[in-house]
Amino acid sequence: MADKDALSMQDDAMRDDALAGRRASSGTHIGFPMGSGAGVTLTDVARAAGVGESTASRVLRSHGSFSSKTRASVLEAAARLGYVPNRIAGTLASTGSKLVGIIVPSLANIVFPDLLRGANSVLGKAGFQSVIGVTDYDLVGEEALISSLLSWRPAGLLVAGLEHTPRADAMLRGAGIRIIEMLDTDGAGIDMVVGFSNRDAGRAAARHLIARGYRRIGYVGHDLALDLRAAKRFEGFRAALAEAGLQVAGQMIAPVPSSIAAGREALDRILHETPDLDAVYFSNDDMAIGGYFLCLSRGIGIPDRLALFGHNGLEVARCAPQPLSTIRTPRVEVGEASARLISSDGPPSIVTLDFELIEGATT
Amino acid sequence: MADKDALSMQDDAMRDDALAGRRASSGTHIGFPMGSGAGVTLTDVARAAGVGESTASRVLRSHGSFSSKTRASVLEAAARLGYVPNRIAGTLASTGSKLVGIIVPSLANIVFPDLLRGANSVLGKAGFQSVIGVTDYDLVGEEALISSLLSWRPAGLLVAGLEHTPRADAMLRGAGIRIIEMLDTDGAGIDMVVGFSNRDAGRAAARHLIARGYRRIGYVGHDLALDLRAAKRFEGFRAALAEAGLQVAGQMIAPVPSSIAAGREALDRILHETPDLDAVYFSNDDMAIGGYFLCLSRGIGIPDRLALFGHNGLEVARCAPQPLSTIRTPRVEVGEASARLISSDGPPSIVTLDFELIEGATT
DNA sequence: CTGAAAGCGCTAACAT
DNA sequence: ATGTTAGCGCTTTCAG
Repeated sequence: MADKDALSMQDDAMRDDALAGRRASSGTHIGFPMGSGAGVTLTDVARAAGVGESTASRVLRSHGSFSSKTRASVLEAAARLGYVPNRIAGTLASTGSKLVGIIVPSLANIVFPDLLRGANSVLGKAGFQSVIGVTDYDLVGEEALISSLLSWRPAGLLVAGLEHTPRADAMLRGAGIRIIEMLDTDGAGIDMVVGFSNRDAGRAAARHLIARGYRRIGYVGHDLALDLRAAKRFEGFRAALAEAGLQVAGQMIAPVPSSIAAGREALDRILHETPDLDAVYFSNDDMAIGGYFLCLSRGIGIPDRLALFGHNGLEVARCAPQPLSTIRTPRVEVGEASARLISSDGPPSIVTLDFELIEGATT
Repeated sequence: MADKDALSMQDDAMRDDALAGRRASSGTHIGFPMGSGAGVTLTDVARAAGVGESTASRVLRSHGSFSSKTRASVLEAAARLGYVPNRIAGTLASTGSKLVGIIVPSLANIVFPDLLRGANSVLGKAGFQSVIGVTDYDLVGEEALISSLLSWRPAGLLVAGLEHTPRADAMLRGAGIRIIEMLDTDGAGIDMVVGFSNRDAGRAAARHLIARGYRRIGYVGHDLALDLRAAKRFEGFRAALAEAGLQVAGQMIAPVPSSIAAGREALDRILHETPDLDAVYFSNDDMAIGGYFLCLSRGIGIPDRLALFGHNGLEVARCAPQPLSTIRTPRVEVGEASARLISSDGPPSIVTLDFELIEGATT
């Protein structure tokens, strides 16, 4: 690979002017074309600056003491040679790495990019790099990812959800680093837990619908075997209905990941099966927006003929002509708070961030 | 850090049963609690299996030759000790790493998670880990990220866009690794380029509107100084209008990132300033959906009174009661194709993936 | 304030 | 088929 790259890079170098001042090379590294700063090592910089390696290292990390004179010459040499530190070597030599692993089930649902966004912004400011892994909602895949990420010796690991395979659980416990489980507080955590109770969110949704006077309430969801948090919401939802002497008047579960199209189709089907529903609780806003679009298309009056309730508080739900009644979840905040915990000491703990019920125009 | 972690992990170990079989420790590594597999090294495994380090290494990577007998004992020892390979050390010792850097401007717009998703799925299958960086549409931030990612000695770098600061450009050229610039083919690339022409997409949108008979065409966009690709679309759009002897009949540019709310508000304002528009081209689907929602709220007839055209082909746009006329961009495919190029040899080249104009119900 | 030297854990020749 | 031996590039004592 290196040689091939060198080849293609040489082409690039030909049409390049910006490199003029950086042609120096250590000469001890084959496989890199002239003009590449990638082969320059700390030793090269130290030599060029006429100082020892350790001094150069101290200067470059502004750690320890050195004269401003040496400082200048080291910095100059580094700049002139186009030195790029090798954090792989640095990490191996020192104790801890500046890598943080983040594992999410999916990137197709904006919820997880939001989570990543929050985490990454805080991590970046603290000098960490995020290494991501996507499980596709597969716990076995998660196990493989955990082991793979752990092999990079990250400073910590952020994982969505509390459920893991036994082996994954053991690896996380034995890793010797901070583990943050996110977005769910309904269950036991391994180390730190940051999120909210999905069960409570489902409960809140049910209570809201009941308070509004709805009694023939249906549920439209997506694959619950995969999305465990959606399953917990549904569970809380049914529990609250039961407390009010009610039960789900009909349900339709699309055996696919959540999507607008799936929500639209599932609502269509449940309305065929159970035409007299007066309200529907959706597994999330994507599904709910699909339902909303169906109602718009069919001229089904909202909320008089049918009420809709979602989950997440996505922008599209809040900006719709009739803002969707839903629950805003603190996704970005969970990411941020989780990232902050990476560098914390202290015992395992649970951080609960509140969700907020949004009374839209669809209930 | 390590000590604090060790401390908190000890708490965990206490409430842990799954680790029972993995309590062995090398004993040579302080800072890790008993029961942690994180301190076990290849040396430990080799010793426990009664073989040399290199033999253990060969077995664990199934590379080279060894008897099935040694294989078994090494694997057994590794499993028993809870060995987790240290890829940091492995990377330093071998030539190339299995990390790939991916730099995107944002995670707030689903376009980039889509890109990441495509790239990550291909990279994962090839044994690579994605290290991500988010620039927040800031070229200087991108420069910092590039240098930071390069310090992890990635096998390659995927970057969104062709525009970089001079220093960033120089670093990319000198990196000696495969550089893939994504989502834009309107300009010169550094190494590999994978994407489509945003200028052509803008052109196609204009031609479509003209062919449909619209003549008073406005533009509603978001911060173009930041979103260079949206700017190129607008440029192509105006060029095509000009070729037809037309020009933009009004424009409204929200000085913020694109969003549904921004699109809604911007359309509202442009309709005040220029009430006689018969069509509007939006900088992307998020903005366009905002416009669509405004029309729905206001009872503005679509497409008779006003036609709407977006860009990206998001699900929400395609599933709306009136599917939005837009251009579907191959975001996931760009990510996939880009990831495949990481391991390719061959000279710098450009891969163009086609976009597709979707004739919805809003034009 | 600075330099020399000893590794970090692993891979990759090179022997055997 | 397996063991021995150098490093990879950097950080970190430990002397001076």
